[in-house]
Amino acid sequence: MGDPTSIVTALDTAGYRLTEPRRSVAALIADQDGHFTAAELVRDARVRQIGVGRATIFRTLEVLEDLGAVERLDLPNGEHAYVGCEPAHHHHVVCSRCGRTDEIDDEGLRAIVVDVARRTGYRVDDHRLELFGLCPACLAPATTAAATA
Amino acid sequence: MGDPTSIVTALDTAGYRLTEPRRSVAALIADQDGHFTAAELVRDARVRQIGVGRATIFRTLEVLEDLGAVERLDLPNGEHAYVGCEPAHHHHVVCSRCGRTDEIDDEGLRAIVVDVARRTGYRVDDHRLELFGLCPACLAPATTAAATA
DNA sequence: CTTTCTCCTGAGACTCAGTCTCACATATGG
DNA sequence: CCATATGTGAGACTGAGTCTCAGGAGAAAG
Repeated sequence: MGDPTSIVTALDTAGYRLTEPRRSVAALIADQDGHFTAAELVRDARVRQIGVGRATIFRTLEVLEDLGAVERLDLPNGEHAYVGCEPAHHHHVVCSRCGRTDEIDDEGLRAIVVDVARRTGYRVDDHRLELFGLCPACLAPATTAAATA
Repeated sequence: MGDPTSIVTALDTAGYRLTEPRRSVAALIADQDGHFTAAELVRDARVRQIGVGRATIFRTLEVLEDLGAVERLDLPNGEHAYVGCEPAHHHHVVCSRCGRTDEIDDEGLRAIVVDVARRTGYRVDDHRLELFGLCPACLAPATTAAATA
């Protein structure tokens, strides 16, 4: 059970109204492990009998993405997922098995961006970096199994 | 008007049948400037009176993506676009205005991936890097306008 | 506490991408 | 030329995400 406070605070300081449905969505997000999709929040809300409309969930996610309280990932299979995150850091490693995500800083990447801009002549305004693989927890049994096999 | 040969050849050497609809899709792709969506190919096909079904366009794109003859991008707005590209290179700079894309090599990125793997304990299997901005051509008038203003 | 005004919400229709099915067509090897 | 696996088209279907609009509820002021 995570803590929805930071999300609620983010909404508050940005001047958004702290409504009941928004608090509910914040709570739903705080309870997610790893990444989650809008559809998963909708399902969770229904299961837990939390009365919050589908449209509201989409709208709230949109607002939270603008605020940087949540980031949208494009999974390799084309799904759009979200991760709760600190504003500022903007890249993630994603576990393909359990969905866990960790933030990574972009030191080093900045240099690449500058270098690409110089070589191609583009002005680079934005970038996206996503790494996919297996997290340490999912990796452990895999290695064991491989060793056994 | 681009050259669909490389796409057709890719299909052939991979053992796929060279059917009329597939040649048509290859031609449609070769004629695209910058990135394009499945929907755009469908529209172009209709405009140019090329009889190729919607399902076939999606299926062919899927095959071509597997072959690496085309790569799928996730644009910032959530759209799925494609770019024709050489197999092997796997990252792009995308112009937000005209859709032009250029390939970039990932030297430097490899080091980042290794570094992240070491620090987080993940085994990183796959990664995606996309840069967005303005290409030199779109940049020129913008700078001029800015200077004038 | 009440008012008031604006912002937010929910239901459900709607749009659009992408997938699936299945009868029919056709490229290819022999 | 034939046989057959592979590919195709039409259109139904699914599911994500958006939009509309009447009604509801925060927040600030009185």
